[in-house]
This record gives sequence, structure tokens and C-alpha cells, in this order.
Amino acid sequence: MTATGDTPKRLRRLLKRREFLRAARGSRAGRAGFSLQAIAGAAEVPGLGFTVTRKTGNSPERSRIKRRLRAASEACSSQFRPHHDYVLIGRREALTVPFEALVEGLSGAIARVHAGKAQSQRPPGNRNETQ
RNA sequence: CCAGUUGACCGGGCGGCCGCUCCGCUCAGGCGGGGAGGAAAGUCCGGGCUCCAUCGAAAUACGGUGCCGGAUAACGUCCGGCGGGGGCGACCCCAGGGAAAGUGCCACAGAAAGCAAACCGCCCGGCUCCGGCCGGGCAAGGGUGAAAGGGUGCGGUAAGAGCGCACCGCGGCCCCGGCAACGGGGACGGCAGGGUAAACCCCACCGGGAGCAAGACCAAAUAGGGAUGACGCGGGUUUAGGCCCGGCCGGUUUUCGAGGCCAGUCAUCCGGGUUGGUUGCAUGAGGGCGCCGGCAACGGCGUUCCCAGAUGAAUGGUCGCCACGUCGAGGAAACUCGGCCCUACAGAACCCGGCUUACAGGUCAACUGGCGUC
RNA sequence: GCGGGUGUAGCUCAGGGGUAGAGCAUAACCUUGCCAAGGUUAGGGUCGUGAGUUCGAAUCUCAUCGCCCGCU
Repeated sequence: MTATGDTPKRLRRLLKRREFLRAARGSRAGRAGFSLQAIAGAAEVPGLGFTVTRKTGNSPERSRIKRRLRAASEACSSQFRPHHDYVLIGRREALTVPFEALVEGLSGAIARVHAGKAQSQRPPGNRNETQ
């Protein structure tokens, strides 16, 4: 799991509850199949975490959602910026959405998240429902 | 051919490209190989394994199991029987020990719900104001109820009654078959003992507790905790415990002393938290095939195979072809074309044996009933 | 991995073998000039589901489903 020097595209995987909670305070963007959260962090290597709640489905469905999202994030791994942490929250639609649409959505969501961060910090109480 | 019963099984296949994880080899570039299930699930039982407790066991309490025999490491599982119930049948279902050890409960209805009793009644005698009343006998009939003290019939009687008899049931006894549960038969008894133990309970048998986040080890870094004991210093004496002498007295409890507490020193013992890694960890009550024993569960022997090991948790993404299913169109049909689903239930986490539950679609075998033909 | 609780009227809960109840809510009526409060009455239940024991099950037993909560 350690990122070696010759593979710089390798991402750091977020593991701890604290890291997920921190990312939840950042800006977010929703797309079909997932919701993306991003926040600036100290580490140079960008971090990425996946989470799918119990309510989404049973075990094979949750597992499959994570796999498809993981494959999609491999496809656009170069777009993740250094000094940032990302969390992908899986939704049920991730089971059925075509894979190209998933990759496209993720690419757009990353751009959207950084654009939203540039304009202002998230004001408290304002639900950021961007769809 | 139709309907059904039981058992067993499959639960997409092949191939590109890009990835993930483990193992082996490596000339360090890579190469080769393995990679979810029948339920991996629920966690309802039984074990292995590890630690804790205990001299070893037994008992109490609590919990579980409950016809008999067998299988098994063990089981609440499985197999074969027995008994009861259901089905025309193949076959299916049953927590199926004990109610003469004791206690409790049996609503409503009913006279009466557990020990015998008598509401309407029936019979005999007496009295009568002719409505009935009193005394005695009876439990067959009526009525209530889920259940009313063996059932049916005949005899018997004032009316009746196991009062007597026959058959059936019941009870213990004897004989026979069976390892046994149990079954068959015989003579006897003369009915006593309603139901409920998934009510308490009694009897027999089983169970120490916790769980791989068990447990063992390594490294780093940080903090230095708790308990107990001794202790101011020097000298003398004694084997030692101790005793004696001198000077000095950490803080606090008003002062001194004793004692206590706190702080300090030393010794012994015990221990916490954080992060990462290794191990446990995959050769096992293991799978396939064949032969033998057994009705079977299963066992024995031979041979062969190595078959997932992740730790925010791998086994994926995508494309093509084929197969299956389904829908639509064409066709007399075989079939052709196009679309859809490109699949059900569901994802290993120490391992194994079961149970239970979920499951689109499909395959095979044996058997049963019915119809048709020969 | 281990363990516990709960499911009854629209909501919150009683009932632990013998005809399913309370409060709030709903509806109608009374009261008031009107509303609220108050009063009277009514309706509303597969007792989570399926088997079993029993004469009889919301209650006892077994299986199953959903929800909630602990410990590690």
C-alpha cells in the first residue's frame, strides 16, 4: 500500500473514521451513482476513500458499487490534485449506470468541487444541492 | 401422455484488452500459477484449537435434551425400526418419558369439573285441599359442556345399575416373537385411575467459562502508573531478631512526643494507553475415483489431487462470440430476423460436522395414481 | 465475534391461557353569538408472519421477518 517513487499516480487510501469526517466538512458534488466530497489536506499525495452505507443494499451490491467506483477512479486518477482528500459516497444507481457515464461524471465532479471551493467556503446551513 | 411423490445435481460457457490480491521463480525488466458459495447467510446446536479457572471429581442452582436400536469426534444431526395421525397411493407429519410422588388450573354453561354427588326426571310406599308434599330406592333417559366416572347389545329389575353374560376397550399377570421400543396370544379382574407436564414438577442423560478482536511475539515512540515492605545518619553489641549511645530532625496535622497523611529513596510484584508488523492462517474428523463390509447412516482399504487467504477488506472494469429464456415479425413446420434479460438467492474473514432460511431457470433418476395403445 | 430488548387501534403504551383495553387523535351530538376547553356517544385491530401444544393462544413452544441497543 506504500506509494513507491516510480508510480506517482498511486493514491493514498483513506482508512480512518477521522479522515472521513474531515472530508465531510469540505465541498461536495453529486452525480448519478455517487457523491464526491473533497477538502484540502496536508499530505502531498492525494487521498481517496470509498464509503457505501448499509441502507444502500446488501453485501454483494455494496461490494459491487465500491468496485465500480474504484475502477472509475483509476480511469481519472491523474485529475486528483495533490494536497487534497476525496471521499466517494456510493449510491444505488452505481450498479446500473454505464461505466463511461460513471467516469465522465467523476471527472466533472472533480472539476465542480474545485470550482466551488474557489468561490467561497461552504456557508453553514446552506445545503449544497447541485444537480 | 397427464397429474403427483421422493432423492440427487447444475445454477451460464469460451476468448481478447486493462487492472487487484496471494504463492513460486527471477538475470530485478518481468514470467508462471491460484483466486467466493450451495447456501460463504441466519448464528440455532455440536466439536477442534487457544487462553482463564480448578488437586481431581461430585453436588446444588440454572440451562438443555427426552419412544427403541445404531452411526459419529460430538450433536438438539443422520440412518433403520416402533407407536400415533393424514393421503386412493408413491409417501408425508409428530418435543413421542412420567398424570396410582405431590401441587395448581379447567373460563362461560351446567345440579355437579374431580370426590363423588343428583337439576329435570324414573320407580315404590304414605298423605292429599288433586296443585302436589313427605320418606326411601335409582343413575338408564333429558339437558350443559371440549370433557360428566368404560362403550354396544342381551338378560335382569318396582325402576335401575358390571348386578350378570357376550364382544370391544382398560389394568396388572403368564406364555411366545424381538437386542429393544413394541407386537401377538391366553386366562383373570369387574372398571378402580377425566384432561393438562410446549403449568409447576419428578425421573434419566448432557453441560466449567470465554472466544482467533482467543492467544503468542517483535519493533518504535511516549508516559512514567498502582500495590506492598523497608528507610534520617553514625557508632557499639548480638549468629540473628533486637538493644544501647551520640548528634541531627523534609512538609502537614497550633507547638513537643507518639501516631497518621503527603513528598523522597530503595526493593519486590502488578499493570495501562497509542501506532505498525509477524504469527495463529489453511494438509484438513479434506476432496475425487475404485473395491470391500453394512438394508442404511457410515466404516475399512487402495489410489490420486493440493483446491481463496483479503484486513476499509482482493476475486474487478470493458468488449466480442456462443448457449439459455422471453417478446415481436415472417412461415404450414423445421426455422429465420430483430429487441430485451444478457440472469435467481447472494460475498469467504480461525477451521470443521449439522440444522434453518433465501433462490430466476433448468437437468437426471426411482416410484405412485389415472388415461390411451399393444 | 458475543449478547440483550421490542413488534397490540392513526400515535404512545397496558394486558403473561377464557369475549382485546387506556390515553391522545378522528367523527357525530350537547354546551357557546362563534371558537377553544368541557361533557355524552360512536367508529377504528390479520395482536409482525407461519406452524405446533391446548377444549380454547395476543399470552405457552418452535421457526422466521423487521426495528432498536450494548460489549469486544
